[in-house]
Amino acid sequence: MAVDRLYSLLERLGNLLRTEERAAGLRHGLQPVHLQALRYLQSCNRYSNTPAALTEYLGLTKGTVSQTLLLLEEKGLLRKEADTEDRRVVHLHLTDAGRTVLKEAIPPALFKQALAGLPGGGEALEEALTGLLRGVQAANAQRSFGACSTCKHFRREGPGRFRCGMTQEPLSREDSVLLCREHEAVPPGH
Amino acid sequence: MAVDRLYSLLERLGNLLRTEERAAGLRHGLQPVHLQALRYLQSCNRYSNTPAALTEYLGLTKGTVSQTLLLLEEKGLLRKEADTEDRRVVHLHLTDAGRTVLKEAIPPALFKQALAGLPGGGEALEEALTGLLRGVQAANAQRSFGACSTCKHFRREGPGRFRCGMTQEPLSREDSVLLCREHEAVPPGH
DNA sequence: CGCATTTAGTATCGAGTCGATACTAATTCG
DNA sequence: CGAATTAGTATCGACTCGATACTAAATGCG
Repeated sequence: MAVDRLYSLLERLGNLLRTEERAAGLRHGLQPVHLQALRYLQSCNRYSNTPAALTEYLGLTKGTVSQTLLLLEEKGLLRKEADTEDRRVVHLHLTDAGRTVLKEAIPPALFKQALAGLPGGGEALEEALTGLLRGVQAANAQRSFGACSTCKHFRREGPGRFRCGMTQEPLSREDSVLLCREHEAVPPGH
Repeated sequence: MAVDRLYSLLERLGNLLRTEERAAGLRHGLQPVHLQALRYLQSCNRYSNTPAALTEYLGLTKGTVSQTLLLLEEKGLLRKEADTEDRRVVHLHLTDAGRTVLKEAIPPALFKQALAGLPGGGEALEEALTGLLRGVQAANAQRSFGACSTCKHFRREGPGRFRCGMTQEPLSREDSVLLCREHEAVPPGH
């Protein structure tokens, strides 16, 4: 049955990818999940750099993520900052050391190589996976973490000038490509 | 960059899948890797039901897999059998209890649901993922674990009668769909 | 043949993940 | 104002995983 084959494929690719990542993080003393957390923090926007958002992104429990963050903070790869509005909330920022580690440890060389042999540079694959992820998230009542500019709250106000229709805050061109926790896809037919 | 997005997608899907699997195995006291091992043993052929083959399939070290197998044996989900030819080799067989657990714990309900919403039933996705896996394996000097009937050593001898050109053993129709450790893809253009 | 090498597998150890449970503090809701 | 919710932390135990070291069987090479 096709579903079972697909399941196996994704599972195996996930395993191999994690094994790769384990090796990549080894000389920094980092586990796969640590690199994943750092990468998320690198690519999320200022509404989404919190433990809660990361928890949902990774699909783990908040206790588990709290531990992970503790370790990354001890290693000096990230820094915590209290929110000024809501004093329960903590914002996570990569330190220079964190960014350096990411640059060194992330390039999935083996993976890039495999991708190069794919027809069309993997465009079709990306599209299909995006759809699948969306489906899994919908079935799981999870957030999508899409890029800001693809959100239904995204407003264009001029060349390089944007605004979030939800928070009313202005957004730069750089902001617009970051992942947002509050992201909601534009409904089909727009 | 497209490679980075693809990497993230696969990583996230892998995470969510593992979280699902963790929940599924919970009431049997099984971890994701245990279910993966059982599933492999269910779908591999008689040349490939060994610790070494499983080790390569999962991409772990042989020590780690040895431990996993010990646990599964203690739980009565599989049974070890010495090879009669090569006395170093052990063959792994699912017990009835093992098969029962698989039937109960595997159905990735959430996943099937997500897949149903995919255009074309995921045919395109399966093809693309297969290609990617092949690429990763090639880059890693790993075996492919394809179905027997798609191997270059597979010989048709009549309706429902086949033979492995490597071991010269006859193969049944059931054999021909199982995963083989010695699998080698038919070179393109055949 | 006979000794080195390779291969299959196991044993043991320590670092670390992860979920579960229980907790605090701040916010929101009625 | 008080109850419920939300963000986050602390602690614990079961378990994974790689590293290292080991045994036993098979193979290869002089």
